[in-house]
Amino acid sequence: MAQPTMQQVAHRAGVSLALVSLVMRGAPNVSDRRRKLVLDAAEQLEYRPNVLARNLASLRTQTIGVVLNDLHNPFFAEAIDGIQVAADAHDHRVLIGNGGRSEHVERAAIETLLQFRVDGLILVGPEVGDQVIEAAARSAAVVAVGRTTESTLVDTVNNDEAVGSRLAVEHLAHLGHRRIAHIGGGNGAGAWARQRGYEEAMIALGLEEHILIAPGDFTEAGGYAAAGDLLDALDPPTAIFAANDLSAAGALGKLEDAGLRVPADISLVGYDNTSLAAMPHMSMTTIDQPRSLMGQTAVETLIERVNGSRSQAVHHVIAPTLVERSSSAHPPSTPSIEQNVPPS
Amino acid sequence: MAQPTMQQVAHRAGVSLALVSLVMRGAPNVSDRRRKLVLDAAEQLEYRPNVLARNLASLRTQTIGVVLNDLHNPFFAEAIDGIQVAADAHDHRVLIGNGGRSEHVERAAIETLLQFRVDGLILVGPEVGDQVIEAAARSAAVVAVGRTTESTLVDTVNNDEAVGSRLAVEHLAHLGHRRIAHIGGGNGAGAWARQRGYEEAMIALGLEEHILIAPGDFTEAGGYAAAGDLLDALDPPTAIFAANDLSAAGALGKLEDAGLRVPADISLVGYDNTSLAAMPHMSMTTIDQPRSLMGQTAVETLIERVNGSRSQAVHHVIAPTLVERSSSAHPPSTPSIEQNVPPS
DNA sequence: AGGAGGAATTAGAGCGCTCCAATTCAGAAG
DNA sequence: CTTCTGAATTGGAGCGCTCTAATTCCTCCT
Repeated sequence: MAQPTMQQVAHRAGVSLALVSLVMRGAPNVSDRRRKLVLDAAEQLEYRPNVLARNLASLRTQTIGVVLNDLHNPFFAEAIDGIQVAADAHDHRVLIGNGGRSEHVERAAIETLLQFRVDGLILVGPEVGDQVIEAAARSAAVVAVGRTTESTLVDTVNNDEAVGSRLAVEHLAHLGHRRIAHIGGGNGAGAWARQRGYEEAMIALGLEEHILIAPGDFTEAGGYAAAGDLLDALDPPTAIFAANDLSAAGALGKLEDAGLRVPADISLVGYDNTSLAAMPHMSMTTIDQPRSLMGQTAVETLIERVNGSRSQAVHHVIAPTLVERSSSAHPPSTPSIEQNVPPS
Repeated sequence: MAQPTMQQVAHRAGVSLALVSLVMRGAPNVSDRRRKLVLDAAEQLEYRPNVLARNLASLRTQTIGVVLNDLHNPFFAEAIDGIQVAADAHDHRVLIGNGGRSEHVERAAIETLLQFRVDGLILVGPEVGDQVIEAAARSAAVVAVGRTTESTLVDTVNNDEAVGSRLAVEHLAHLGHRRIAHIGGGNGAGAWARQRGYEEAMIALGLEEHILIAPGDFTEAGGYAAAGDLLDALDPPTAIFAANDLSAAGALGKLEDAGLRVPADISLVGYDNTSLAAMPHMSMTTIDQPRSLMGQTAVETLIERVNGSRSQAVHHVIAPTLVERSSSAHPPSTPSIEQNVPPS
C-alpha cells in the first residue's frame, strides 16, 4: 500500500517540495496558478498527507485523544458529541480510546494515545488512579471530565454532584417519600460525591435515620442486584435514587421482577439523563448533566492549555437539573403532597 | 511538553541509539546487562516511544482503526469488545473513530484514521457509499462489518440477515401471528437485507398479503414513529418485527403510549440482541448477532490482508440465532400454538 | 597464540514532512 | 536602466525512529 508522497506531488506539479507543503497547509503567499497546479496533481495521485510525518516535523498533532470509560454507557457516547463539535470548531481531530470499564484497559488506551503524541487528552469518567492521570498530564494537556483530581496539572469539568443528588432527594421528599434509599456507583467517576450528596441531603431534610445505601457499580447488573438488596431490607424504601441511569434501569428490572409497579408502589430516580432514561419505555426521572456542554467545555479548556494561554489548573463545575418523568410519584400510603404524615 | 527521546535514553544508558531501538522492540540479541541498563534509563526518564517516528521509519503502525457508525447504539459498543480482544492478541492497538451516524462525519473519521496510516480499517455498519470504502481500501486493508460491498478489495463480515429475519418471522408465525409487520432500517447497514428477508419469509409462509412495512432508520425515534404508522393501518398488525433493537425499543414506547400491552396485545421482536434488549425491563425477543465473534473475525481477516497472506476478498457470513424473551407471545385471539385458525 | 565464526553493538542513511533561511521574481520607484 | 521591496518559491536541515551493513567483541578450537 505505498502511498503517494509530497515529493511525487511536487514532481508531477513541477514545483518544489516546499511549495506543496505550503499549499497543503493553506499558507497565504502562494500564487493561485501554482496552488491549482499542486491541488490538481494531489487529486490525481489521490495524495493524502501523512500525519505521522507532518506531526513529527511540526511537533504538534492537531489531535485530541478522548478516553471513554465505558462505551456501553450511553452517557459517554453522548459526551463525545459535544467534544467532536467543539474539536471541529478548533480544527482538531478526535481519536477515541476505549477504557472498557477496566483500569488496565484504560491505562493502555491512554498510553496508546500518548504514543501518538496527541496534543491533549480528555478523560471521560476515568477510573485510573490519580498518579496515572498525573503522569499523563506531564506529557500532554489533560482534562478530566466527571472526575476530580488533586493534581495541579489537570483541569476538570464536572457537574455539581452534590447539587444533583440534593435535587433528586428533595424531589422525592417533596413527593412525600421518607424512606429514600441510594444505589451507589462504586469506584465510578463521581460516584462517591453523589453518595455524599445523598447523605447530606437526607440529613438536611431530617431523614438521616432513613439513610440506606446499597453498593453498585454504575452498571445495569449492579443496579439489579442492589435493588434486590434494598427490597430485602428490614424496612424497604418507598423510593430509590440510583447513582446513574444504567443502574436505575437495572433496578427497574428488579422491581418489576419483584412484582412492584413503578411509580405506584415505589419511585425511582436515576442520574445522567442519558438517552436510556429518555426512552418512552423507561421514561425515568433523572438528573440531567449537560453532557454536550461539558464536552465542549472540556475541549475549550484543553485548547487553552495547548495554546499555552493558561498554565494554572482550572475546575469547571456545571449545574445539573432535575428532569421529571414518570418513574417517580407519591409513595403508596401518602396521597398528599407534603410529608405531614408520620412514617408508617 | 518536550518528551524524552531515544537519543536521551541512549546517552543516559551509555549505549548507542540503535541499541535502545533494539531493546524497545524486544529484539533477541541484546545482552541482559545492556538491556537492563537501557530499560532503567528509559524508566527514569519516563521515556515513551514516539509512535509517529517509529511508524514513519518502519512504515507500519501496528494499529487498526475502527469506525463506528453510531456510538449511541449499543450494538457498536459491543462489537468493539471482540475487536479489542482480537487486536490485543495480534499485538495491534485500536483507535476508534466516530461516524456520528452521518455520512459526512463518517467520511472524516475514515480520513483521519487513514492519515494516521493505520495498517487496517474496520468499518462497523458504515453508511458511506461504496466508492468511499473502495477508495479507503486502496490505501489500507479494509474490512466492513454488517455491510456488503461489491468491491473486490474489501473483505466483509456479516451475519446472515435473511436467516435472521426468517427466524423472527417464523417465530411469530409459529406463535400464531399472521399480521406480522416490519419496521425498516432505512439506509442503515443490513437494513435492506433484513427487509428482504422479512418479505421472503412472509411469502414462504403464505402470508404475503399481510406484508406491511413502515420505514425506520435504526434509531429509537424512528421506531417510535414507525410503530405509530403501523397502528394507524387499516388492519393493524398483531406482531411487529423491527430491523434493530433500538427501533424496537422505540416501538415499545409507542405501543405502551397507545395503551397496548406487550406481549398480551401485540408482540414485538427486535434484531441484534444488544444489551438494551437484554435488560430485564425490556426483556425483548430478538435475533442475536454474535458481535464479539464478528469483531474477532473482522480482526483476523484484516490481519491476513495486512500480512499479505491473502489478497482475494473474503466474505464471512455468520449465522444468527433467535433469543426468546418476553416481548413475544400468542396473538390475543389465538390461544393455540399452531396457526390453524383462519385470519379473523 | 592465532584465528574463525557467531553474537552483540554501532554507524548512518533514510521515512515524509515542516520550517527557517536563502533565493528568485516582479513590479514600483528613482 | 538600475535599485529596491515585498511577495513567491526553493534548499536543506532536522523531527525521532528503524533497519541494513559494517564493526567490534567474545568464545572456542586447533
